[in-house]
Amino acid sequence: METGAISVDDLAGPFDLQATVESGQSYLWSRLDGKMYTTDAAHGGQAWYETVVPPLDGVSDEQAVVRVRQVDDEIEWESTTDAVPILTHLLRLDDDLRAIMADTPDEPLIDRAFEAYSGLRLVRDPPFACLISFICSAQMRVSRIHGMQQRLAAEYGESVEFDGRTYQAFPTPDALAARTESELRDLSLGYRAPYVQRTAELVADGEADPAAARALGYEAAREYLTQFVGVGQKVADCVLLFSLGFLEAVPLDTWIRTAIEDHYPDCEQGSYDATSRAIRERFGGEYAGYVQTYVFHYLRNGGE
DNA sequence: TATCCAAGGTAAGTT
DNA sequence: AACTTACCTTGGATA
Repeated sequence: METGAISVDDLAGPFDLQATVESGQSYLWSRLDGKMYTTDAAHGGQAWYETVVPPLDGVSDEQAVVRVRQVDDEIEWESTTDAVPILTHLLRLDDDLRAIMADTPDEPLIDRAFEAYSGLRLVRDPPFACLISFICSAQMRVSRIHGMQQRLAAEYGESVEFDGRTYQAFPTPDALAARTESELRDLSLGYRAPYVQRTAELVADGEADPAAARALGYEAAREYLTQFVGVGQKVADCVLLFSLGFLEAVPLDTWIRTAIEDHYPDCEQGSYDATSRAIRERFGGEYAGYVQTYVFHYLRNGGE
């Protein structure tokens, strides 16, 4: 086992591990005390989180198990390998969050959200797992989306040994493509089961690859992702923002639509496309997705 | 204890 | 192209 620590002082701007990992962007981490999403008590606390990471383009050649916690300004980690480049990638520790916040429109709702969850960063989830997670997210509560991903890994993920325990990686496209709708329904995926199976099949057969959207412009990339089954514009935006690094993407979910209704009524333009353009502009353009994530997390936790 | 409701939407069928 | 409707499941609210 390798261990180490990253100091928040060495980052450009603040960092809050719990806010980042439990803000409904990524469903691929689990908290060792099992209290994911159940309490805000560990805010600023010291819970350990862990995940199995597939090889990442330009970052790591092999699968790794990573465990991490934050104690004040120290980000402590334990892993099968050097976790610094992996954590930097997954948790966007390379973002200049100070500059991003400074670039953000000066408005009451946005200011309150940034203040409440200072240190919340976007994530870079592995593309396939992110795609499947957000297909599962339709009409579903955050804690249950997480449970679905846990069950998929437990049932169909490859086993990895680390620190005397057995972990399960997120299933490969092949592994999910080989399942039947009925098997996936047994994991309580509901009507999402065939979407997951058919999307996995598209990826496994090489007909399409979510990571390929990186090469396209924002709106073309969003259109590209909607070819996957169960992926409309909202889920496509989530994959662009939480995996593929399109920081201007603003997923129009129920919370953001409420925010538009209550705080930015002139941005409601009827269609997803037009409303998306309006709110992206209102949220500052280039980093609009950062603003979206703060506002989403803030409203979901009871802010107004 | 029983019933109802809504949850980070999408696909398929109508107008 | 815009508008309706069906869709699995279940924790939490309401009666």
